[in-house]
Amino acid sequence: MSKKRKAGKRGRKAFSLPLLTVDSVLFTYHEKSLKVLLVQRSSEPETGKWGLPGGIVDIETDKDIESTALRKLVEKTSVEPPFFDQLESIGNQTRDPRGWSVTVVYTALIAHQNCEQHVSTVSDVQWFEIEEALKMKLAFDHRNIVLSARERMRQRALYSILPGYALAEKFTLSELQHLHELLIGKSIQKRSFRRRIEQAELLVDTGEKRQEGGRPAALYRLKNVSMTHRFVRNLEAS
Amino acid sequence: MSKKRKAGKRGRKAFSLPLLTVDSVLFTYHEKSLKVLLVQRSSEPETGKWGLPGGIVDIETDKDIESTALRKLVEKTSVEPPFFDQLESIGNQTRDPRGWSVTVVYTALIAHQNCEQHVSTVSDVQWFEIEEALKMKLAFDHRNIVLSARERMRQRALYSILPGYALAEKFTLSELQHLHELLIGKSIQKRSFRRRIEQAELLVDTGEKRQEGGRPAALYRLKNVSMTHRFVRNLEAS
DNA sequence: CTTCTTAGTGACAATTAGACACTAAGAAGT
DNA sequence: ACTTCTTAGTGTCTAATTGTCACTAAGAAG
Repeated sequence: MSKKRKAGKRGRKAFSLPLLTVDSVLFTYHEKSLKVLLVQRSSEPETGKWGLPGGIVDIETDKDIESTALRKLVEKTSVEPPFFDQLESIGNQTRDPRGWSVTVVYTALIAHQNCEQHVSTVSDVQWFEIEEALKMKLAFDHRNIVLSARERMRQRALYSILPGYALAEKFTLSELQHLHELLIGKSIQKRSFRRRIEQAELLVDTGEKRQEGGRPAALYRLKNVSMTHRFVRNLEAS
Repeated sequence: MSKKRKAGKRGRKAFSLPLLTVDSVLFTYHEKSLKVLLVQRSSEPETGKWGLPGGIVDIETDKDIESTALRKLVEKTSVEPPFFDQLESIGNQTRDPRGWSVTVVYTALIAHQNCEQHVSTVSDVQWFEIEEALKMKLAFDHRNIVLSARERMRQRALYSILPGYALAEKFTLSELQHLHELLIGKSIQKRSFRRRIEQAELLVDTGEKRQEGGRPAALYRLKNVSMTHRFVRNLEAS
């Protein structure tokens, strides 16, 4: 093992390089369920299958891999998600039938209403309820990626209020709690949840109310409007 | 934006691809301090500077990117670390003077004694106290990578006992606590620390003792001997 | 003005974490 | 032998956090 090539040590053309792609797992919350954005592939390989929004990194135009991932997402939804951060990278010989490939995966969150206008007008981009998505035969290893992304979001539902980025700008605490319950997979004590929210001091009471059957609920919004992955770590503990 | 190339849509040769590398931040604990393994570069670019152990992914021989990273580590230390998992990926136009490049970064932990034999015999591989390493002018963006890796380890010191993989097979609770204190940056209450350890049930009392000035301390070892990144998540909560 | 529904709070119990003094077990000096 | 020094490990009280659940609040609908 560990033989070095004799030639081309500094000329990169001498190496054969793997295909480099990005993929994003974009979540939203709509109609009491957690949804993930999938795109139907129009080109080889895996044509026709649904997969994650993403594509090949274009080193001519993209400054960095985040830009690539964001660009691909904007192409599909027409808007930039307010929350976006790196999940993991997967690179091996078997995940793409074309051979060696590497994908850098991001998770993103967006309010359903903020991209529904665009998503509903095209047929190859669609929100899927997460359980449905996991039952489908997705392209490449995208099913596993969705599983990882959900697990990451589950952790965040336990220790942060970042899932709030999947809600509309103004939301009620009950909505946020229900979303957290979906992610964690079990119900949360209302009192504990609200205490945690309060201590985090990351929500602002807008003063407005919204009614939905019973007593009107206060509408809150997140203090930090937009969140790129560089800032995520600081808020994780909250 | 988002123009598609007209040709070569399915032939990958039509794309110019970024350089793909891996880097590892290998930590150990030795002589009451946290150390990181650095390698002095022998080739262009950045010749002579110290940087992280890593290198270009070889798609001819490596099955996946983890193998590449492990292979590079083994080349430098002659042993596989018992703890190894992915940290993040960085890809942009500016990090390597040769142009667009992407690196997938791993963090790893190993007992100092398990690789000292090999490391001490070569001059281009060396352990550096982490504060020293951060004062140096490292190659590429490796200083930032070391900072990220330390921050990740800091989180782990707070919520898990994974840092134990940086210790010898058998270690005392005082050693483990001191390591955690180094990572967190402040002292920990002995009683709280030990309670946490006990509840995690991830340590085994070997029955042996070791003396170091005062009362002999019980020697423990980790229940899970080796830990690749696939299994890390399950233990994080402990 | 009663009932239904969802929002939000009060208050006590149970659990966990912090603080710190205390006991334990050895080495080394007198 | 006994005192002192050093580090290991525990007992125990207090403080803080979290869980539980019943209660009050504010509207709609009948």
